[in-house]
Amino acid sequence: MPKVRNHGLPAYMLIQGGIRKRLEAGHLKPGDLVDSERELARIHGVSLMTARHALAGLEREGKVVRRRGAGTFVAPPKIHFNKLMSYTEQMSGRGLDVSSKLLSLSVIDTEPEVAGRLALPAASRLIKLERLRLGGDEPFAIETCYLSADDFGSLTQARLDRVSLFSILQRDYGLQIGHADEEVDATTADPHNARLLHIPLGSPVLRIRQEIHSTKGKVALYVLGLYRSDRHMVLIRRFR
Amino acid sequence: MPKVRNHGLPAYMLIQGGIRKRLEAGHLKPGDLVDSERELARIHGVSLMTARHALAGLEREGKVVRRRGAGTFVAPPKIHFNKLMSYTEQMSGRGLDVSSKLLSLSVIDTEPEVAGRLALPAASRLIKLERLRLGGDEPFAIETCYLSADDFGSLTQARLDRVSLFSILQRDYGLQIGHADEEVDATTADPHNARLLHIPLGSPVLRIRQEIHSTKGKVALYVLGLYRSDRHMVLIRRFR
DNA sequence: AAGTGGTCTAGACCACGGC
DNA sequence: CCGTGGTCTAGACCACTTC
Repeated sequence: MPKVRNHGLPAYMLIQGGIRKRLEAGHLKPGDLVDSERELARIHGVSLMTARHALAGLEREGKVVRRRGAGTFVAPPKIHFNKLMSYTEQMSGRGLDVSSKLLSLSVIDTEPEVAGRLALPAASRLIKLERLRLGGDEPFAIETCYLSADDFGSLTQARLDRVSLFSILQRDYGLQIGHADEEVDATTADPHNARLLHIPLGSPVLRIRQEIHSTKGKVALYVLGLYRSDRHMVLIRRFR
Repeated sequence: MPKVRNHGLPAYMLIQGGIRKRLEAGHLKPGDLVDSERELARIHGVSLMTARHALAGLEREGKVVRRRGAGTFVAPPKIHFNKLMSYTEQMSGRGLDVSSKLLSLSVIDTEPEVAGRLALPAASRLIKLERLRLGGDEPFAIETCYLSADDFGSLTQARLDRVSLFSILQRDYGLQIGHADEEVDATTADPHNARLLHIPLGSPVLRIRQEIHSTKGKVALYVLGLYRSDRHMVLIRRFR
């Protein structure tokens, strides 16, 4: 009796789904003992290897830790390193109330360097979106986003001061963001930026250039950000 | 005939080892077809599940890509993002000839903040190692390393100007480096640093604080680095 | 001693890819 | 069509942890 067609899904995935649901619902907390291979096999009427496969998968995902002789336990809360988050997401994660002020929204075709970053022909029409990021009432950062005008033509300025650009691109354009390659360096505030950021001329500023790739590998978005160094820190985890 | 004790290693690991060796020797190149599960099972006199386990492991490591109906193929060359490398390693990877000048090497017990970074009591004795990093003849960066004087007592200054600190710690102290958590921000050169780095006062400088963890999870090393912004860029890949 | 995860067998059927 | 990987069975022994 190999396949009983629960939802067309393999048995091991159904087992994983059940455990994931209990994790998300909070019925299983970090450190808790999860059903053993043998229990799962008995409960789901499945062979040991299949139950084992299910648990091994959850372990790879980091949801669960397995210790020989002891059992399978709920993993300690996941810490997301090197996670790509929008400015809004990052700041609200730190309990900071962020808002944005639209500085400009235009269509340009005179920045071949940026077009190159987006892997587009030099004279492509680009949407350029300049925003001032505020924490509380204090200006924190200037972010300039570039997108292909052909792909994101009707991007309006509606809601852009409160809603994450990421979510607009995701909901309205079906864009699935995959990863970003970032270049970080240091610079100093020129008169224009110093005035916008309310900092003295020559203050240190973090400059971050982001190429944001869709899950399909295309560069969907190029962002140039200038961040007041007294208010920002970039955190990275690097592996050996 | 379950166990034939080749080297006390499980059969699936022996199979993986054989394939890894052919990969490293270059006998298998990216895109090449790897032995199928059934071939491996026959060759090694092992069951299908075991051969399968071996290939699945290699796939998790990214060495191999499996496509149902088609076969198992050597994966395209791995691109290492967010890889922890010493300054020497980074620069020689870019074809730059680096050297170091020892600025100071001392034992201190008056930096409780740094001791805290190393998860040590505030008054712990620490080795403080200050080095100037040069690219060609030009000063590029100042790196100050802190280590527990108890754990790395006999660290001499021998070879420190040519050999990577990483390799010394690894070879002489058996330290296995696991990962580093880094904080990056921007600052400007004060008179002391400006003179050392041959840059004008107030020039932008990248400041990176690294907590370098051993594979056992201990913080083994704390590094404070100041990098001329006109010569350095931090590259990160972030994932959604 | 009892229970757990780690390895392994000798098969089986299925879904899919390429010819 | 044949060969591939994906799923699965119904057991087995081992090494290990916990009690």
